[in-house]
Amino acid sequence: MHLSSSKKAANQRKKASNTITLGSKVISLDAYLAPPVKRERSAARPQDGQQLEGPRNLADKNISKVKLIPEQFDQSLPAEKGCPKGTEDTTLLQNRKKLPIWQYRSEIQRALRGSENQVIIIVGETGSGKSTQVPQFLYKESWCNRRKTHAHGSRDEIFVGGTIGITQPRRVAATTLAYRVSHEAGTPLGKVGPDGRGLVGYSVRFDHRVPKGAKIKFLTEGTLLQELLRDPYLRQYSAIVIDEIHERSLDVDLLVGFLKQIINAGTEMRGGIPLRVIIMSATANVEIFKSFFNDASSTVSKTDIVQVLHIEGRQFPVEVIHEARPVADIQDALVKKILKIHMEEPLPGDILAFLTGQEEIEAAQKLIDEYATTLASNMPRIKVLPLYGQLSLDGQQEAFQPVSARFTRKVVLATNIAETSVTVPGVRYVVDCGKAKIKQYRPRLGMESLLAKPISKSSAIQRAGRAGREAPGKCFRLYTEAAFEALSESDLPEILRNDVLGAVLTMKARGIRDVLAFPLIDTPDTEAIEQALIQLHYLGALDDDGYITSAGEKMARLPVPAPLGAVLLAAEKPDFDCVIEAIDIISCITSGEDIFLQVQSEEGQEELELSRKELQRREGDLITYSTTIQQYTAENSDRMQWCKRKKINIRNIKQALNIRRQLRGICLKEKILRNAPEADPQPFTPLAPERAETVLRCFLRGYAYKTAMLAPDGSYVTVHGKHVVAIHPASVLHGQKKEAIMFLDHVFTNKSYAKKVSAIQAAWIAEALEIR
DNA sequence: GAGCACTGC
Repeated sequence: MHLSSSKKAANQRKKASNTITLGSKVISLDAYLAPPVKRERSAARPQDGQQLEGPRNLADKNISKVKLIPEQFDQSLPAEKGCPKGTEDTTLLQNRKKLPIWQYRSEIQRALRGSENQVIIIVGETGSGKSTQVPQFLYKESWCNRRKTHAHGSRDEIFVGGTIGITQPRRVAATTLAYRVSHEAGTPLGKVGPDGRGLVGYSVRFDHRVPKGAKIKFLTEGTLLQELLRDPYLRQYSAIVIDEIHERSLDVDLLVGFLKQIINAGTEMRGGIPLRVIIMSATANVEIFKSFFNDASSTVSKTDIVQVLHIEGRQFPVEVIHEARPVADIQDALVKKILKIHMEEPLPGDILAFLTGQEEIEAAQKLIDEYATTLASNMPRIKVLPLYGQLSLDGQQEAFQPVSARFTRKVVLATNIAETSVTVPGVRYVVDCGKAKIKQYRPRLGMESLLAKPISKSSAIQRAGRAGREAPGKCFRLYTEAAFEALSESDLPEILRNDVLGAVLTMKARGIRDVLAFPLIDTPDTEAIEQALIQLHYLGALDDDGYITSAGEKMARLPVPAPLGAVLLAAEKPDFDCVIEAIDIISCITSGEDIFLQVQSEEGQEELELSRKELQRREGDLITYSTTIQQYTAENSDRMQWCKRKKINIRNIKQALNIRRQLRGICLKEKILRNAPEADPQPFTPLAPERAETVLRCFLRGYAYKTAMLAPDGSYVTVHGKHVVAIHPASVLHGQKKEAIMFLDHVFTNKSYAKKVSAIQAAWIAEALEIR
């Protein structure tokens, strides 16, 4: 255990390419990835045909979203396999004790008992077991009891504490961890203990299982942010554990800001009971978090309120090999490197290559496949599998399965999805092109760009680590050691890459008057915040003095982006009266990438156009969404078949129905919707053209600034900024000339594209802009 | 004529 003071951990910088700072030590990446303690790997190794292994995988949320749905997860708990009844608990405990974090149990408990150290930072590498164990170490501590007390200046009794909240960036992590921890702690989810109370719960969108008396509650970051609206001092919690903070999601950045404010405010509003904060990171670069929270101490006490604990992980060593000189053609170098590894490295050992996008993956796959046919018969075969987000579930699944053919090496060509979101088993060789596509918002242009950029050092290390999960491995970087050195330490956090419109509304709705003074680890440009304030004012969320309006409060309670919230609020007005239609469309828009699957081949394209024809509307994408969800819900024979025929993403349209149900519920509660809509299935009746017009005019109340007019030369020029914008090929209006268009997304890739496009009239824009 | 990855009481 290493308890470092701020000074010691600070100022340590990486010295050589493969070194990393761990507390006061600077060690090489090889050592960093090497097993630090004697491990009993053999005991925890998966047996033949068993994919999941022991505690390491279970503690790790970087897991296949396909493989780890909770039920499967539970069934595959190794401790329960071939294990006589009654010894389950002991085996679970034995496995827990093997985790690196176990030996630091009492130290963690001690660190949190004192009242001075209110913030603990735990650096635990992948496989340290921090996510599953830390809450279990703490929930029996006396400070974790629920207490009856009085809020400051009030005689009313309040209850404070009793629960440890653990946030996760992803739903699947929150739910699977809850299942795992509830098992380990002896009160499986859905069962109650001897005292008739539950122990572990989780709360994510559309899915809440928090038993009465739950001491441990896993939630997504967004869910906790929503809870802050009702419970600004987080009184139900004794402690908040922020897990995976190194991912720096926008929500987590806002969360730590609110946590810092709660700490700064003292304990009066919590009846004298402090809120303990545990920050957990998988990367050692935690100085920013430390100084962020230590700043808070200046107003509370003079002592350091932050302790840092380092816990080693469980990784096999990975040898990192750089290029001697820069490569001219990355794509070519990548293919050659994969083939070289295949020729020179022994089996077993699959190859995972990181590329920037689908296009590059497909091109590389073609080249490798071509080459594979020329392999000598005594050479192992190659099976190339693509892996990217938009790939069908079946396609993704294939990349996770071991190849069935004998004497064959699997080569997975993946986007960044394989860096954190999923784990490909069997990988011992990683090829890293050094780039990734990154989305960045440009406040001045009001548009996003999606371009391939160099990755960060921490990303490169993460990619390399993918080779050392099951055995010692190798990582081939297609760039020089000097180029690695020149990379930035970590990726730009989301709050500096995204539109902060939603973040500003979140702050305003939770009582922050001066958003520029809100404590943030990284503060966006003043200009970006000002743009957001102006836009929120236009949307009616803020009044002329910058205070939140009741409409703004409603918008913050709606789980949709602010402009779409404004659309919903406009939809209830008598001149539009189209809340049901707006909800249908918004559900489709917010249900994921797109409900429409894209098809590669040209012949598939023609077939697709025919089958989708009855869904498409000349008014554009929004009314097409409306038609699609209505036809889908009207379909009561075989929805699955219907989706297959129309090439509709089943997962996303199901998600759209979930969102639709949720939005209808919230709109009823908020009185945006007066009467509950008729239950499905309803017969399909096409939206009349005049109704479609009303719906589009209503959407303009949120998107008047995202419009363009047709110029004499046939191009579209945006009303704001006068930029040329092209209708994206995925839009039903692609290639068409309309007087004016409204678009919900504006992304620069190869050029400036308008997405989710509708045909409108120029006069409507003026109408929408005159409103305020 | 084109799609990094997540996510929301």
